[in-house]
Amino acid sequence: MIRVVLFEDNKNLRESLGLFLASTDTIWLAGSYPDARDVLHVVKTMNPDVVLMDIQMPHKSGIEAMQEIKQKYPNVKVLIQTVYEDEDKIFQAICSGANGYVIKNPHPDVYVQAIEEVYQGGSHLSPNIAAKVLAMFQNKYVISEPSYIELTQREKQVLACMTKGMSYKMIADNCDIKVGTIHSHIKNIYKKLHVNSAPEAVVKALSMRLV
Amino acid sequence: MIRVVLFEDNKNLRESLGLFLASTDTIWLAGSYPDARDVLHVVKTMNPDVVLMDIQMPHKSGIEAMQEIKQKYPNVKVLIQTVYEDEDKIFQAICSGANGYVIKNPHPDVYVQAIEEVYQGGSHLSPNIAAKVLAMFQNKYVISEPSYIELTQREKQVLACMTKGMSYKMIADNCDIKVGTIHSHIKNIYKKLHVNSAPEAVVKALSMRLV
DNA sequence: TATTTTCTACCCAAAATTGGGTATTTTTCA
DNA sequence: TGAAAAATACCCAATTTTGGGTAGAAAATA
Repeated sequence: MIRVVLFEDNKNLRESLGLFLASTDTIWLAGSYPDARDVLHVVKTMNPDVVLMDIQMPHKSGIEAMQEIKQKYPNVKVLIQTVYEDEDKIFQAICSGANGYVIKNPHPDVYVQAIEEVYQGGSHLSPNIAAKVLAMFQNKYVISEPSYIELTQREKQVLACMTKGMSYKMIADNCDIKVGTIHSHIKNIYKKLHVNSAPEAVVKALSMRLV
Repeated sequence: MIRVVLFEDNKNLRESLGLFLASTDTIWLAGSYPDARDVLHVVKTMNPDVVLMDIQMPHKSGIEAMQEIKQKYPNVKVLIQTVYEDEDKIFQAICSGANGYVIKNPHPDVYVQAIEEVYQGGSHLSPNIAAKVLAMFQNKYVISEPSYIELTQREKQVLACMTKGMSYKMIADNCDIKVGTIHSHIKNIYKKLHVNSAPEAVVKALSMRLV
Protein backbone atom coordinates (compact mmCIF):
# COMPACT_ATOMS: atom_id res chain seq x y z
CA MET A 1 0.00 0.00 0.00
CA ILE A 2 1.05 3.57 -0.67
CA ARG A 3 1.83 5.52 2.49
CA VAL A 4 0.29 8.97 2.25
CA VAL A 5 0.24 11.97 4.54
CA LEU A 6 -2.09 14.89 3.99
CA PHE A 7 -1.57 18.57 4.77
CA GLU A 8 -4.73 20.62 4.50
CA ASP A 9 -5.88 23.43 6.73
CA ASN A 10 -9.58 23.25 5.96
CA LYS A 11 -11.00 20.95 8.63
CA ASN A 12 -13.93 19.66 6.60
CA LEU A 13 -11.88 18.91 3.54
CA ARG A 14 -9.09 17.35 5.57
CA GLU A 15 -11.44 15.02 7.36
CA SER A 16 -13.57 14.04 4.41
CA LEU A 17 -10.65 13.58 2.05
CA GLY A 18 -8.77 11.73 4.78
CA LEU A 19 -11.68 9.37 5.30
CA PHE A 20 -11.99 8.74 1.61
CA LEU A 21 -8.30 8.03 1.13
CA ALA A 22 -8.25 5.76 4.16
CA SER A 23 -11.13 3.78 2.72
CA THR A 24 -9.31 2.84 -0.48
CA ASP A 25 -7.45 -0.40 -1.04
CA THR A 26 -4.22 1.01 -2.33
CA ILE A 27 -3.64 3.88 0.08
CA TRP A 28 -2.61 3.84 3.70
CA LEU A 29 -3.23 7.25 5.22
CA ALA A 30 -0.35 7.64 7.63
CA GLY A 31 -1.46 10.99 8.96
CA SER A 32 -3.22 14.26 8.23
CA TYR A 33 -2.30 17.72 9.51
CA PRO A 34 -3.79 21.20 9.45
CA ASP A 35 -0.46 22.92 8.87
CA ALA A 36 3.09 22.15 7.81
CA ARG A 37 5.09 23.63 10.67
CA ASP A 38 6.53 20.26 11.64
CA VAL A 39 6.70 18.92 8.15
CA LEU A 40 10.18 17.42 8.43
CA HIS A 41 9.35 15.73 11.69
CA VAL A 42 6.16 14.32 10.21
CA VAL A 43 7.93 13.01 7.15
CA LYS A 44 10.64 11.49 9.27
CA THR A 45 8.29 9.64 11.60
CA MET A 46 5.53 8.77 9.17
CA ASN A 47 7.84 7.87 6.30
CA PRO A 48 5.31 8.56 3.54
CA ASP A 49 5.67 7.61 -0.10
CA VAL A 50 3.51 10.50 -1.21
CA VAL A 51 2.67 13.78 0.50
CA LEU A 52 -0.54 15.49 -0.51
CA MET A 53 0.08 19.17 0.14
CA ASP A 54 -2.19 22.18 0.14
CA ILE A 55 -0.50 25.44 -0.83
CA GLN A 56 -2.40 27.93 1.29
CA MET A 57 -1.91 27.06 4.94
CA PRO A 58 -1.27 29.04 8.10
CA HIS A 59 2.28 29.35 9.47
CA LYS A 60 4.03 27.82 6.48
CA SER A 61 3.05 27.57 2.83
CA GLY A 62 2.85 24.24 1.11
CA ILE A 63 5.51 25.30 -1.32
CA GLU A 64 8.00 26.08 1.43
CA ALA A 65 7.13 22.80 3.09
CA MET A 66 7.67 20.97 -0.16
CA GLN A 67 11.06 22.60 -0.65
CA GLU A 68 12.12 21.37 2.76
CA ILE A 69 10.91 17.88 2.02
CA LYS A 70 12.62 17.76 -1.34
CA GLN A 71 15.86 18.99 0.11
CA LYS A 72 16.03 16.41 2.84
CA TYR A 73 14.02 13.54 1.40
CA PRO A 74 14.24 13.83 -2.38
CA ASN A 75 12.58 10.46 -2.91
CA VAL A 76 9.36 11.44 -1.23
CA LYS A 77 6.82 12.43 -3.86
CA VAL A 78 4.87 15.60 -3.32
CA LEU A 79 1.52 16.20 -4.89
CA ILE A 80 0.27 19.76 -4.72
CA GLN A 81 -3.47 20.15 -4.34
CA THR A 82 -4.88 23.62 -4.37
CA VAL A 83 -7.41 26.03 -5.74
CA TYR A 84 -4.73 28.23 -7.26
CA GLU A 85 -4.50 28.16 -11.02
CA ASP A 86 -2.27 31.19 -11.58
CA GLU A 87 0.92 30.70 -13.51
CA ASP A 88 3.03 32.05 -10.74
CA LYS A 89 2.04 29.43 -8.19
CA ILE A 90 2.23 26.67 -10.75
CA PHE A 91 5.65 27.83 -11.80
CA GLN A 92 6.91 28.03 -8.24
CA ALA A 93 5.53 24.63 -7.41
CA ILE A 94 7.04 22.98 -10.45
CA CYS A 95 10.40 24.61 -9.99
CA SER A 96 10.44 23.47 -6.40
CA GLY A 97 10.08 19.91 -7.56
CA ALA A 98 6.38 19.10 -7.35
CA ASN A 99 5.50 15.70 -8.74
CA GLY A 100 2.00 16.73 -9.56
CA TYR A 101 -0.51 19.50 -9.32
CA VAL A 102 -4.16 18.73 -8.71
CA ILE A 103 -6.86 21.33 -8.67
CA LYS A 104 -9.18 20.81 -5.72
CA ASN A 105 -12.28 19.20 -7.03
CA PRO A 106 -15.30 17.33 -5.85
CA HIS A 107 -14.27 13.93 -7.26
CA PRO A 108 -11.93 12.34 -4.75
CA ASP A 109 -11.19 9.57 -7.23
CA VAL A 110 -8.80 11.81 -9.08
CA TYR A 111 -6.71 12.17 -5.92
CA VAL A 112 -6.38 8.43 -5.73
CA GLN A 113 -5.48 8.20 -9.39
CA ALA A 114 -2.96 11.02 -9.02
CA ILE A 115 -1.38 9.45 -5.97
CA GLU A 116 -1.00 6.15 -7.75
CA GLU A 117 0.52 7.74 -10.82
CA VAL A 118 2.95 9.76 -8.78
CA TYR A 119 3.85 6.76 -6.68
CA GLN A 120 4.76 4.90 -9.86
CA GLY A 121 7.17 7.62 -10.89
CA GLY A 122 4.87 9.56 -13.19
CA SER A 123 3.38 12.98 -12.69
CA HIS A 124 -0.19 14.07 -12.59
CA LEU A 125 -1.41 17.43 -13.80
CA SER A 126 -5.03 18.51 -13.87
CA PRO A 127 -6.07 19.36 -17.42
CA ASN A 128 -6.16 23.11 -16.86
CA ILE A 129 -2.77 23.01 -15.22
CA ALA A 130 -1.33 20.88 -17.98
CA ALA A 131 -2.62 23.40 -20.50
CA LYS A 132 -0.89 26.22 -18.65
CA VAL A 133 2.36 24.35 -18.29
CA LEU A 134 2.40 23.63 -22.00
CA ALA A 135 1.59 27.25 -22.71
CA MET A 136 4.52 28.35 -20.57
CA PHE A 137 6.73 26.05 -22.57
CA GLN A 138 5.44 27.35 -25.83
CA ASN A 139 5.90 30.96 -24.80
CA LYS A 140 9.41 30.30 -23.62
CA TYR A 141 10.49 28.68 -26.78
CA VAL A 142 8.29 30.17 -29.40
CA ILE A 143 10.08 32.14 -32.05
CA SER A 144 8.84 35.62 -31.35
CA GLU A 145 10.28 37.19 -34.45
CA PRO A 146 8.39 36.77 -37.66
CA SER A 147 11.05 35.36 -39.95
CA TYR A 148 13.07 32.41 -38.97
CA ILE A 149 16.72 32.89 -39.34
CA GLU A 150 18.81 30.80 -41.70
CA LEU A 151 22.28 30.14 -40.41
CA THR A 152 24.84 28.03 -42.20
CA GLN A 153 26.41 25.04 -40.50
CA ARG A 154 29.55 26.93 -39.64
CA GLU A 155 27.61 29.87 -38.33
CA LYS A 156 25.59 27.63 -36.07
CA GLN A 157 28.77 26.05 -34.82
CA VAL A 158 30.32 29.42 -34.07
CA LEU A 159 27.16 30.67 -32.44
CA ALA A 160 27.05 27.56 -30.30
CA CYS A 161 30.56 28.34 -29.11
CA MET A 162 29.51 31.87 -28.32
CA THR A 163 26.67 30.59 -26.18
CA LYS A 164 29.30 28.78 -24.16
CA GLY A 165 31.00 32.09 -23.51
CA MET A 166 34.04 31.53 -25.71
CA SER A 167 36.20 34.34 -27.09
CA TYR A 168 37.22 34.65 -30.75
CA LYS A 169 40.47 32.87 -30.01
CA MET A 170 38.84 29.99 -28.21
CA ILE A 171 36.28 29.54 -30.95
CA ALA A 172 39.01 29.59 -33.58
CA ASP A 173 40.86 26.97 -31.66
CA ASN A 174 37.74 24.92 -31.16
CA CYS A 175 36.74 24.98 -34.82
CA ASP A 176 40.33 24.75 -36.01
CA ILE A 177 40.17 27.81 -38.24
CA LYS A 178 41.83 31.21 -38.09
CA VAL A 179 40.62 33.95 -35.77
CA GLY A 180 40.04 36.23 -38.73
CA THR A 181 37.64 33.72 -40.18
CA ILE A 182 35.74 33.57 -36.93
CA HIS A 183 35.53 37.31 -37.17
CA SER A 184 33.96 37.01 -40.62
CA HIS A 185 31.46 34.42 -39.47
CA ILE A 186 30.51 36.46 -36.46
CA LYS A 187 29.95 39.52 -38.59
CA ASN A 188 27.59 37.51 -40.75
CA ILE A 189 25.83 36.09 -37.71
CA TYR A 190 25.32 39.57 -36.29
CA LYS A 191 23.79 40.73 -39.54
CA LYS A 192 21.43 37.80 -39.68
CA LEU A 193 20.39 38.18 -36.05
CA HIS A 194 20.24 41.98 -36.23
CA VAL A 195 22.52 42.44 -33.22
CA ASN A 196 25.89 44.08 -32.65
CA SER A 197 27.52 42.34 -29.76
CA ALA A 198 28.25 38.92 -28.41
CA PRO A 199 26.00 39.15 -25.35
CA GLU A 200 23.09 40.17 -27.54
CA ALA A 201 23.75 37.34 -29.94
CA VAL A 202 23.97 34.85 -27.11
CA VAL A 203 20.74 36.00 -25.57
CA LYS A 204 18.96 35.91 -28.89
CA ALA A 205 20.37 32.54 -29.82
CA LEU A 206 19.26 31.03 -26.55
CA SER A 207 15.83 32.59 -26.54
CA MET A 208 15.18 31.64 -30.14
CA ARG A 209 16.67 28.20 -29.64
CA LEU A 210 18.93 28.58 -32.63
CA VAL A 211 21.54 26.30 -31.16
CA MET B 1 -20.73 15.53 -29.67
CA ILE B 2 -17.04 16.08 -30.19
CA ARG B 3 -15.95 15.74 -33.81
CA VAL B 4 -12.73 13.72 -33.97
CA VAL B 5 -10.48 12.61 -36.79
CA LEU B 6 -7.79 10.01 -36.32
CA PHE B 7 -4.42 9.67 -38.05
CA GLU B 8 -2.71 6.35 -37.42
CA ASP B 9 -0.74 4.23 -39.85
CA ASN B 10 -1.13 0.93 -38.06
CA LYS B 11 -4.18 -0.67 -39.62
CA ASN B 12 -5.20 -2.77 -36.63
CA LEU B 13 -4.87 0.03 -34.17
CA ARG B 14 -6.60 2.51 -36.45
CA GLU B 15 -9.57 0.24 -36.94
CA SER B 16 -9.95 -0.93 -33.38
CA LEU B 17 -9.44 2.50 -31.87
CA GLY B 18 -11.76 3.97 -34.51
CA LEU B 19 -14.46 1.48 -33.64
CA PHE B 20 -14.10 2.17 -29.96
CA LEU B 21 -14.22 5.94 -30.35
CA ALA B 22 -17.21 5.67 -32.68
CA SER B 23 -19.04 3.61 -30.09
CA THR B 24 -18.87 6.25 -27.38
CA ASP B 25 -21.64 8.73 -26.61
CA THR B 26 -19.60 11.89 -26.61
CA ILE B 27 -17.43 11.37 -29.68
CA TRP B 28 -18.34 11.51 -33.34
CA LEU B 29 -15.56 9.96 -35.38
CA ALA B 30 -15.51 12.07 -38.52
CA GLY B 31 -12.79 10.09 -40.22
CA SER B 32 -9.64 8.02 -39.82
CA TYR B 33 -6.60 8.00 -42.08
CA PRO B 34 -3.39 5.98 -42.43
CA ASP B 35 -1.23 9.00 -43.20
CA ALA B 36 -1.31 12.77 -43.01
CA ARG B 37 -0.46 13.75 -46.56
CA ASP B 38 -3.78 15.49 -47.09
CA VAL B 39 -4.12 16.73 -43.55
CA LEU B 40 -5.24 20.23 -44.42
CA HIS B 41 -7.84 18.96 -46.84
CA VAL B 42 -9.12 16.51 -44.25
CA VAL B 43 -9.37 19.16 -41.58
CA LYS B 44 -11.09 21.51 -43.95
CA THR B 45 -13.76 19.04 -45.05
CA MET B 46 -14.22 17.14 -41.81
CA ASN B 47 -14.05 20.16 -39.57
CA PRO B 48 -12.92 18.28 -36.45
CA ASP B 49 -12.81 19.66 -32.92
CA VAL B 50 -9.98 17.34 -31.97
CA VAL B 51 -7.39 15.57 -34.11
CA LEU B 52 -5.81 12.44 -32.69
CA MET B 53 -2.41 12.23 -34.32
CA ASP B 54 0.23 9.55 -34.40
CA ILE B 55 3.80 10.82 -34.73
CA GLN B 56 5.40 8.07 -36.77
CA MET B 57 3.61 7.83 -40.10
CA PRO B 58 4.76 7.35 -43.68
CA HIS B 59 5.06 10.36 -46.00
CA LYS B 60 4.57 13.02 -43.35
CA SER B 61 5.22 12.97 -39.62
CA GLY B 62 2.48 13.77 -37.17
CA ILE B 63 4.45 16.71 -35.88
CA GLU B 64 4.71 18.28 -39.32
CA ALA B 65 1.03 17.65 -39.86
CA MET B 66 0.21 19.25 -36.54
CA GLN B 67 2.27 22.31 -37.40
CA GLU B 68 0.28 22.73 -40.58
CA ILE B 69 -2.99 22.35 -38.75
CA LYS B 70 -2.00 24.81 -36.04
CA GLN B 71 -0.86 27.35 -38.58
CA LYS B 72 -4.07 27.32 -40.57
CA TYR B 73 -6.66 26.23 -38.01
CA PRO B 74 -5.32 27.28 -34.60
CA ASN B 75 -8.58 26.41 -32.88
CA VAL B 76 -8.46 22.76 -33.78
CA LYS B 77 -7.05 20.79 -30.86
CA VAL B 78 -4.37 18.25 -31.58
CA LEU B 79 -3.74 15.32 -29.32
CA ILE B 80 -0.52 13.46 -29.97
CA GLN B 81 -0.64 9.72 -29.41
CA THR B 82 2.54 7.77 -29.79
CA VAL B 83 4.95 5.27 -28.40
CA TYR B 84 7.77 7.80 -28.22
CA GLU B 85 8.73 8.92 -24.76
CA ASP B 86 12.02 10.63 -25.58
CA GLU B 87 12.42 14.23 -24.52
CA ASP B 88 13.20 15.36 -28.00
CA LYS B 89 9.90 14.26 -29.48
CA ILE B 90 7.97 15.54 -26.50
CA PHE B 91 9.73 18.84 -26.73
CA GLN B 92 9.10 19.18 -30.44
CA ALA B 93 5.46 18.27 -30.05
CA ILE B 94 4.88 20.70 -27.23
CA CYS B 95 6.67 23.52 -28.97
CA SER B 96 4.62 22.91 -32.06
CA GLY B 97 1.48 23.47 -30.06
CA ALA B 98 0.23 20.03 -29.04
CA ASN B 99 -2.75 20.12 -26.72
CA GLY B 100 -1.91 16.80 -25.20
CA TYR B 101 0.41 13.84 -25.41
CA VAL B 102 -0.89 10.34 -24.81
CA ILE B 103 1.32 7.30 -24.73
CA LYS B 104 -0.24 4.50 -26.72
CA ASN B 105 -1.75 2.11 -24.29
CA PRO B 106 -4.21 -0.72 -24.14
CA HIS B 107 -6.97 1.17 -22.31
CA PRO B 108 -8.92 3.11 -24.91
CA ASP B 109 -10.82 4.88 -22.13
CA VAL B 110 -7.92 7.21 -21.59
CA TYR B 111 -8.19 8.40 -25.19
CA VAL B 112 -11.78 9.32 -24.57
CA GLN B 113 -10.91 11.09 -21.36
CA ALA B 114 -8.06 12.91 -23.03
CA ILE B 115 -10.21 13.98 -25.96
CA GLU B 116 -12.85 15.34 -23.63
CA GLU B 117 -10.32 17.24 -21.54
CA VAL B 118 -8.68 18.73 -24.59
CA TYR B 119 -12.03 19.62 -26.10
CA GLN B 120 -12.84 21.56 -22.94
CA GLY B 121 -9.70 23.63 -23.29
CA GLY B 122 -7.48 21.65 -20.97
CA SER B 123 -4.50 19.49 -21.81
CA HIS B 124 -3.87 15.86 -21.19
CA LEU B 125 -0.46 14.41 -20.51
CA SER B 126 0.20 10.79 -19.71
CA PRO B 127 1.87 10.47 -16.30
CA ASN B 128 5.29 9.59 -17.69
CA ILE B 129 5.13 12.46 -20.12
CA ALA B 130 4.00 14.87 -17.44
CA ALA B 131 6.95 13.78 -15.33
CA LYS B 132 9.34 14.49 -18.18
CA VAL B 133 7.80 17.85 -18.94
CA LEU B 134 8.13 18.86 -15.31
CA ALA B 135 11.69 17.58 -15.28
CA MET B 136 12.52 19.72 -18.30
CA PHE B 137 11.16 22.68 -16.46
CA GLN B 138 13.10 21.91 -13.35
CA ASN B 139 16.35 21.36 -15.22
CA LYS B 140 15.97 24.66 -16.94
CA TYR B 141 15.56 26.46 -13.72
CA VAL B 142 17.61 24.50 -11.28
CA ILE B 143 20.81 25.96 -9.94
CA SER B 144 23.45 23.58 -11.21
CA GLU B 145 26.49 24.79 -9.31
CA PRO B 146 26.84 23.83 -5.70
CA SER B 147 27.86 27.13 -4.24
CA TYR B 148 25.31 29.84 -4.52
CA ILE B 149 26.64 33.17 -5.54
CA GLU B 150 25.86 36.24 -3.53
CA LEU B 151 25.31 39.27 -5.69
CA THR B 152 24.30 42.63 -4.34
CA GLN B 153 21.14 44.31 -5.55
CA ARG B 154 23.02 46.54 -7.92
CA GLU B 155 25.06 43.69 -9.28
CA LYS B 156 21.93 41.71 -9.98
CA GLN B 157 20.44 44.69 -11.74
CA VAL B 158 23.52 45.16 -13.88
CA LEU B 159 23.71 41.46 -14.64
CA ALA B 160 20.07 41.48 -15.64
CA CYS B 161 20.83 44.26 -18.11
CA MET B 162 23.70 42.22 -19.48
CA THR B 163 21.42 39.28 -20.08
CA LYS B 164 19.38 41.58 -22.26
CA GLY B 165 22.46 42.24 -24.34
CA MET B 166 23.07 45.82 -23.22
CA SER B 167 26.43 47.57 -23.52
CA TYR B 168 28.11 49.46 -20.66
CA LYS B 169 26.62 52.70 -21.90
CA MET B 170 23.12 51.33 -22.18
CA ILE B 171 23.32 49.82 -18.72
CA ALA B 172 24.63 53.06 -17.26
CA ASP B 173 21.77 54.88 -18.88
CA ASN B 174 19.29 52.31 -17.69
CA CYS B 175 20.46 52.39 -14.08
CA ASP B 176 21.12 56.12 -14.14
CA ILE B 177 24.72 55.87 -12.98
CA LYS B 178 28.04 56.59 -14.65
CA VAL B 179 29.64 54.18 -17.10
CA GLY B 180 32.71 53.92 -14.89
CA THR B 181 30.56 52.65 -12.08
CA ILE B 182 29.07 50.02 -14.31
CA HIS B 183 32.62 49.03 -15.08
CA SER B 184 33.31 48.59 -11.39
CA HIS B 185 30.20 46.55 -10.84
CA ILE B 186 30.93 44.33 -13.80
CA LYS B 187 34.43 43.71 -12.56
CA ASN B 188 32.99 42.55 -9.27
CA ILE B 189 30.40 40.40 -11.00
CA TYR B 190 33.08 38.72 -13.09
CA LYS B 191 35.07 37.93 -9.98
CA LYS B 192 32.08 36.45 -8.23
CA LEU B 193 31.05 34.39 -11.23
CA HIS B 194 34.61 33.42 -12.10
CA VAL B 195 34.32 34.61 -15.67
CA ASN B 196 36.07 37.21 -17.79
CA SER B 197 33.68 38.31 -20.45
CA ALA B 198 30.12 39.42 -20.95
CA PRO B 199 29.01 36.43 -22.96
CA GLU B 200 30.31 34.09 -20.31
CA ALA B 201 28.59 36.04 -17.59
CA VAL B 202 25.34 36.04 -19.51
CA VAL B 203 25.45 32.31 -20.12
CA LYS B 204 26.25 31.61 -16.50
CA ALA B 205 23.63 33.98 -15.20
CA LEU B 206 20.96 32.41 -17.36
CA SER B 207 21.91 28.85 -16.64
CA MET B 208 22.15 29.49 -12.90
CA ARG B 209 19.03 31.59 -12.95
CA LEU B 210 20.73 34.38 -11.08
CA VAL B 211 18.48 36.99 -12.62
C1' DT C 1 29.00 23.52 -67.10
C1' DA C 2 28.07 27.81 -64.97
C1' DT C 3 26.47 30.12 -60.94
C1' DT C 4 25.66 30.84 -56.37
C1' DT C 5 26.55 30.02 -51.73
C1' DT C 6 29.62 28.88 -48.13
C1' DC C 7 33.91 28.88 -46.02
C1' DT C 8 38.17 30.63 -45.72
C1' DA C 9 41.53 34.59 -44.73
C1' DC C 10 43.34 38.98 -44.40
C1' DC C 11 43.63 44.57 -44.00
C1' DC C 12 42.58 48.70 -41.29
C1' DA C 13 40.74 51.80 -37.75
C1' DA C 14 37.30 52.88 -34.38
C1' DA C 15 34.98 51.45 -30.39
C1' DA C 16 34.30 48.75 -26.44
C1' DT C 17 35.74 45.81 -22.95
C1' DT C 18 38.80 44.22 -19.48
C1' DG C 19 42.05 44.33 -15.41
C1' DG C 20 44.82 46.84 -12.35
C1' DG C 21 44.41 50.52 -9.32
C1' DT C 22 42.50 54.35 -5.71
C1' DA C 23 39.02 56.74 -3.15
C1' DT C 24 34.72 58.94 -1.38
C1' DT C 25 30.03 58.55 0.09
C1' DT C 26 25.99 55.79 1.69
C1' DT C 27 23.98 51.92 3.86
C1' DT C 28 23.83 48.30 6.77
C1' DC C 29 24.53 46.02 10.83
C1' DA C 30 26.59 44.71 15.26
C1' DT D 1 28.71 54.84 17.64
C1' DG D 2 31.94 52.29 14.79
C1' DA D 3 33.17 48.90 11.46
C1' DA D 4 32.02 46.52 7.39
C1' DA D 5 29.73 46.24 3.09
C1' DA D 6 27.84 48.40 -0.93
C1' DA D 7 27.62 51.83 -4.25
C1' DT D 8 29.69 55.43 -6.43
C1' DA D 9 33.42 57.40 -9.62
C1' DC D 10 37.66 57.98 -11.78
C1' DC D 11 42.75 56.84 -13.71
C1' DC D 12 45.57 54.17 -17.05
C1' DA D 13 46.98 50.74 -20.44
C1' DA D 14 46.36 46.36 -22.71
C1' DT D 15 43.35 43.58 -25.03
C1' DT D 16 39.29 42.39 -27.53
C1' DT D 17 35.61 43.23 -30.24
C1' DT D 18 33.34 45.45 -33.92
C1' DG D 19 32.43 47.28 -38.71
C1' DG D 20 34.09 48.39 -43.15
C1' DG D 21 36.37 46.32 -46.79
C1' DT D 22 38.44 42.60 -50.39
C1' DA D 23 39.17 38.05 -52.21
C1' DG D 24 40.39 33.23 -53.24
C1' DA D 25 39.02 28.13 -52.65
C1' DA D 26 35.46 24.75 -51.94
C1' DA D 27 30.96 23.03 -52.07
C1' DA D 28 26.41 22.96 -53.47
C1' DT D 29 23.01 23.79 -56.99
C1' DA D 30 20.77 24.92 -61.23
